Amino acid sequence: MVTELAITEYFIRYLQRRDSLGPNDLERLRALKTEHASFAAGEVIVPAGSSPSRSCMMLRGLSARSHALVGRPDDRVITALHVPGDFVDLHAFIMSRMDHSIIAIGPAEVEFIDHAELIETTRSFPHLARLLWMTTMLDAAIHRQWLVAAASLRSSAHLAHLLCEIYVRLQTVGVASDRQLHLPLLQRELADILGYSPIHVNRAVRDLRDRGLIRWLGADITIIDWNGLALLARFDPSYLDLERTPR
Amino acid sequence: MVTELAITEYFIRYLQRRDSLGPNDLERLRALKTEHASFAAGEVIVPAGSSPSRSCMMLRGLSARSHALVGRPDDRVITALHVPGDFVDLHAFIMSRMDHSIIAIGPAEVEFIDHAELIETTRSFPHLARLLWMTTMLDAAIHRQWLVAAASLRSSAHLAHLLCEIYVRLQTVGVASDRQLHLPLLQRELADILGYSPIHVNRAVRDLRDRGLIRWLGADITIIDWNGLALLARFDPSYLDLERTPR
DNA sequence: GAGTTAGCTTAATGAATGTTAGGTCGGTCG
DNA sequence: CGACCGACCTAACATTCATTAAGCTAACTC
Repeated sequence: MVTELAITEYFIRYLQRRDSLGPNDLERLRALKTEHASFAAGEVIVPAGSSPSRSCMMLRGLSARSHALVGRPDDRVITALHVPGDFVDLHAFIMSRMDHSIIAIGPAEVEFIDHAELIETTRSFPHLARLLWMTTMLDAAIHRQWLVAAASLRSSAHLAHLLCEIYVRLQTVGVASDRQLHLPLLQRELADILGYSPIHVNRAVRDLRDRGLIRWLGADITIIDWNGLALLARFDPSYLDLERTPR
Repeated sequence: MVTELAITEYFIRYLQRRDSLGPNDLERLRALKTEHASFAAGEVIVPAGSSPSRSCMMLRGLSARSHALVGRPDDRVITALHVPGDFVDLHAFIMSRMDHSIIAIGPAEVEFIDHAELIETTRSFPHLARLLWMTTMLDAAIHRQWLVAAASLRSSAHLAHLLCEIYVRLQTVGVASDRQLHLPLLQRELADILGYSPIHVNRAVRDLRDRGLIRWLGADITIIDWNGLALLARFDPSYLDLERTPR
């Protein structure tokens, strides 16, 4: 008999890297009713301005928080990236309206969970409620680190920091290992993340390549010199709170 | 008999701009046991690396989240500002350790609340638990907007955006009005917030002054042309979620 | 196989920002 | 009073980044 892989397995890995889950918690998580959905690259998963009655969790691929710029509808800024296991838009569970969109970066698969289901879970499982809260706090900690990187690092180091973070986050849920990661991010999208022009992103990529830190072929990246990359980026993963402590 | 002003009154204003509070909620908030503390400009309120057993709420003045840079201990980045009514470091309530410090900007007064008290409150008052969660979500939304501003605005517009946001936030809790605000922020601190050199911040301040948008004397700012300032900054306050809706 | 497109790459120029240096002004303290 | 100090201000020069323009390659279309 084949082991049934619960839809929430990545999310459980994400949580178990930071706390231990009791049998009741695990059972509840695995019993969550979810609705699967697939999106092509660039498609909108949750539109800005909406007030969704369900929230989504990443299953495969990447998604991003995209902010349209007022007065410049063709331009946008990407303020977050989400990897498998991330509970992406709990924002909609608490706030009155989405002030940004969730979009697919490359082909992506998500699971939607009704807010009614989440409300019932937070009422009956206070520990899970705290852990859901924690995931949004961790998102905020990552936002702050992006602010630190934007303010203190130059383009190459800034890009290096993003690569270090994404690699660690993918590794945490078992989607990357051996210094290899699959990252279907266009340079144009990197520009929207880092706040540079696409041309300048290209310079940064070339710089990391010329320094012998990474190899980058299509969407496949190999980190040749992790220590060098982390040193350049002054990367310190403590903001990702990868400690198993009771919460 | 003098009306007793509960210590949590600013926090209550903050919440009431976004939801309505029932009598039980209000009573509970006003009964919270708090411990008052005053800090001089620049003093550390909550140090990085600590795991505090209480969290603090701003009462008077300003505080900031300060990130020390690895390898450059003299440099720092400020990733958030907090005004009266803000529940500043719920981060410590959920996360294992502070990855940044809370510092006083100008003289500041805060109220500390024990985590035991908060745990009891979140258990018995689910609506208040959601509202506490909301305050941290709002912080995250502000972080994202700072990322958008950093990526899409030039120095003058970037500074203008910060001023617009701070004015609205101060106004929300009744600490600023009539286009006047008291902001004891040094240009050196503005540089740590915006990610520019102090000299460049000075250029941006001069530019806003030369355009006739603001008057800035010491720590007292007058917004002469709100519409012009908001237009330059492309300021849209919807991310502050100033809507009274049930949550 | 030629045309077309999207993404990547490079070069040249100009604008935005950092750095260094030094000046002014209003406090505080001997 | 005079020396000092911190915050603010300004100028001159260096670096980083944006913009414009254009070439390249692989994938797809006709």
